[in-house]
Amino acid sequence: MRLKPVARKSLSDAVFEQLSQEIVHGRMRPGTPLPSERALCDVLRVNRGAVREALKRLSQAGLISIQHGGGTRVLDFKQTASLDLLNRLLFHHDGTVDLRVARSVMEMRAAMAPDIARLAALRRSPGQVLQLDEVVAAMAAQEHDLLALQVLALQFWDLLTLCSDNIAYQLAFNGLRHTYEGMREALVEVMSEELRDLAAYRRIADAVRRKDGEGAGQSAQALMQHGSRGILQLLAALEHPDEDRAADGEEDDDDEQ
Amino acid sequence: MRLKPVARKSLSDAVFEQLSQEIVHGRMRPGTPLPSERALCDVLRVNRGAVREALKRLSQAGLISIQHGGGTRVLDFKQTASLDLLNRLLFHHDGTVDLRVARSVMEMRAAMAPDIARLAALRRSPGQVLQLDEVVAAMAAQEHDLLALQVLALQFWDLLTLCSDNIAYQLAFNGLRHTYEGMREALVEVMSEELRDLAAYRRIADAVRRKDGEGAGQSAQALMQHGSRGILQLLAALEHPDEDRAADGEEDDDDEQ
DNA sequence: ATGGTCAACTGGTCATACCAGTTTAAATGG
DNA sequence: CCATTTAAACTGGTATGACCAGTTGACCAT
Repeated sequence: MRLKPVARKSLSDAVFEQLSQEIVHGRMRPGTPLPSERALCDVLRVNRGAVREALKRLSQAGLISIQHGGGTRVLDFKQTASLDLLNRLLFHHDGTVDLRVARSVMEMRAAMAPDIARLAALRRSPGQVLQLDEVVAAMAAQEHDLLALQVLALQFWDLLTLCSDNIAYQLAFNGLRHTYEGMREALVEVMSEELRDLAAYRRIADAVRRKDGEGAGQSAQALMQHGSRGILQLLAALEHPDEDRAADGEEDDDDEQ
Repeated sequence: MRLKPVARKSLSDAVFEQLSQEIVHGRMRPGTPLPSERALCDVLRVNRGAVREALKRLSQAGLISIQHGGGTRVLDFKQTASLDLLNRLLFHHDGTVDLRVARSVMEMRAAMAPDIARLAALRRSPGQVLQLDEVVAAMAAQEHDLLALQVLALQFWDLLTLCSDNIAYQLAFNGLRHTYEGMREALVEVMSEELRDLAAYRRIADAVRRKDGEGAGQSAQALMQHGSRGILQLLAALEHPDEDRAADGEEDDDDEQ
């Protein structure tokens, strides 16, 4: 019997949640004016402070634009939002994972990881090498527990990103990690091959030890390919449920904008 | 006579600004408890609503942790914040650009751009190819106006990111663009070589047209190297103001944080 | 056509309650 | 004396009603 901490959300959180869902995969196109704060209070049955807190957060997230005296309008989040939004985009209304978003995350991860490893090798401190070794050793010890491996792998990359001494990577990694953790359990299967490739993690750690940027980058790239391949197969399976179809004609339904 | 829209910030914006600056490069270490909301009202001389709006935003940005009944404490933003924060990290108190942050942005850009170009080549629609051509043509027309080129280059990458059909890249690009625009004028010199390399932009566009992912990626990588080299030179120049010094020993003045 | 005025919006600020959790320390029982 | 219970005294969360401050558009005078 596993119990989880009960989710406790404030009113403004609920309002934020509702409005952001409505905007992100709702019928509110960019430019659409939101109801006035007082009207929202009326509809949502909450006080104006809660509405204002939520609106301020939506504004910060790049989902709406607020103008004193003017009004509040929906923005095109694909042009104004930032990585934080991935969490909300990852799931459909019904709770299923949006595999296009998942693929996006895996692709970005695959592009960043080699450079992170490369920089880490060039800039790591002696102490950080030891920490990396510890994580790799822990992974070797838990070789058969996939969920434990997942946590350790995240720790490994967290550490490596720290070594890279690149604040942009660190912040981007935080965002990706949040998203990844949202679909962690769902991806255990897809990632299993990557997680089990302990030798690859060790190769990266070794390359970092000898300050071999190129080697670290190449090892990281090779490691990433496992997960990427998994996601691609999963996508292909869902898009072409019938295995035999080999149609490769591209659709031209993309002149909508 | 060039006039800009007057900056108009609300109280909660001001509070958010002040607190985030204090946290990001202030003396508030992670774990430090913030004053209570009522105490903040007293110190900042504003009403509680404004304080709460600011605190909610800080919480969303990953800078603080709010607990009902408990208190509000400072988080380690390097582990919890996301790319949005780059804007605030980019400038020191005195308004000068933090070149370490700038270098981070350039590095991340250099890692992402080739993959964006590669994916764009694989997934672009016919219409998008034409749009890319238009931007390149516009760049050719404004060949000698660096600021115009900068705007067009951003447009080029915006378009390319759209072609890549990768929502994570799009969102990350939004964040990076905000940061980049913050230091755009300061970087005109550093980027001039890259901006003038019209042939490279054209190579990318051509590769995208013939769906040559590898070619697009390689061209993008080559293009990025201009800007990266510029930033590295600038960093080296600032760290070793005396040109003749060939000392390559690394300073250890970085344990300040 | 231009600029001014006014009324009816919009969001922004304020003060004052009170509700709801958490923490602290005093009161209580052993 | 110590462990437990209890009750303030915090903390953040919600509610209300008023008023300030910009924006818009209709109307009017010039």
